[in-house]
Amino acid sequence: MPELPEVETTRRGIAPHLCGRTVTGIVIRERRLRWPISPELEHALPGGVITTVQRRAKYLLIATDRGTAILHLGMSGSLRVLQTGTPARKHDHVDIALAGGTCLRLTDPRRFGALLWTEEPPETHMLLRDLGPEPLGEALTGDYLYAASRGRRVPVKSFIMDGRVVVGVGNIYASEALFMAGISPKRASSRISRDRYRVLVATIREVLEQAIKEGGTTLRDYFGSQGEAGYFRQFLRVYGRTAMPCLQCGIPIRVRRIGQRSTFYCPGCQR
DNA sequence: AGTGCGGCCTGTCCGC
DNA sequence: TGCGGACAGGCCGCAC
Repeated sequence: MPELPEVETTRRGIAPHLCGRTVTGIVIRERRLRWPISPELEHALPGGVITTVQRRAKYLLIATDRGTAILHLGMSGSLRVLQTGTPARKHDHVDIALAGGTCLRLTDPRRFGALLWTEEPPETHMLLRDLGPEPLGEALTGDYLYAASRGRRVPVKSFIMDGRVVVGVGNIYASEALFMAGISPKRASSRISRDRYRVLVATIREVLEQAIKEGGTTLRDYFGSQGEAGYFRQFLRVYGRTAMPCLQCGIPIRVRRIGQRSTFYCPGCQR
């Protein structure tokens, strides 16, 4: 479920409830996420004081005075801040109890998410080490994408969804940004001009920023840290609009699979 | 080295 | 109403 805007919305929702708090305990009901939750995390976290809640790509980094929890929501994960003792339901895998009577609860039906522990700087962790620039940071420019795409034959949609190229552009927002830029998702990465990559960077930023402003996209079961829905769905231009008229030209929106993922585009507006 | 695919899981929806 | 199959917002790890 969560793409970058959903993860950022979650981060902003939980950070004020976590920062400065002492972890008083942890309850693990299901250890088998994408990787098993380590006993180290279980032992190290209680007693720690949370200092910051940051995001790198779609990973949430919950830093304490003794190490960092690296959390990924996968396809179906979500976090809620609740009163301690709120009854757990199916798929409520982890509770991190905090001083003051609240807890952070991780729910993840498909268990594609992850909760890892590191005592090294998190950016050196295997999962984070080779990640590309943040889409909303200064390092992502049209010139950078142009340079990175030389010799790449993959479709541009797969290219911008490759975390080593740029992070945080998931399946929904890749379709949206390419539509806004007028670029066909099938086009080979190496066959796009510098100028068009500059436009693409602008539309990637625009769509992600707007989605964050609207609290993310709720398709099925995404809800924020207080249980609220995201409102970006109503702004989607092509995603999920198969056979509906293009908002710009009226031609029916098409769907096809690119790199195993459903891809929505307008055959008239995107070249 | 770059590319494409299988796999991890559960839930939902659609057609029969 | 039940059942099988396809599909779902991510991403690692492997084979070619």
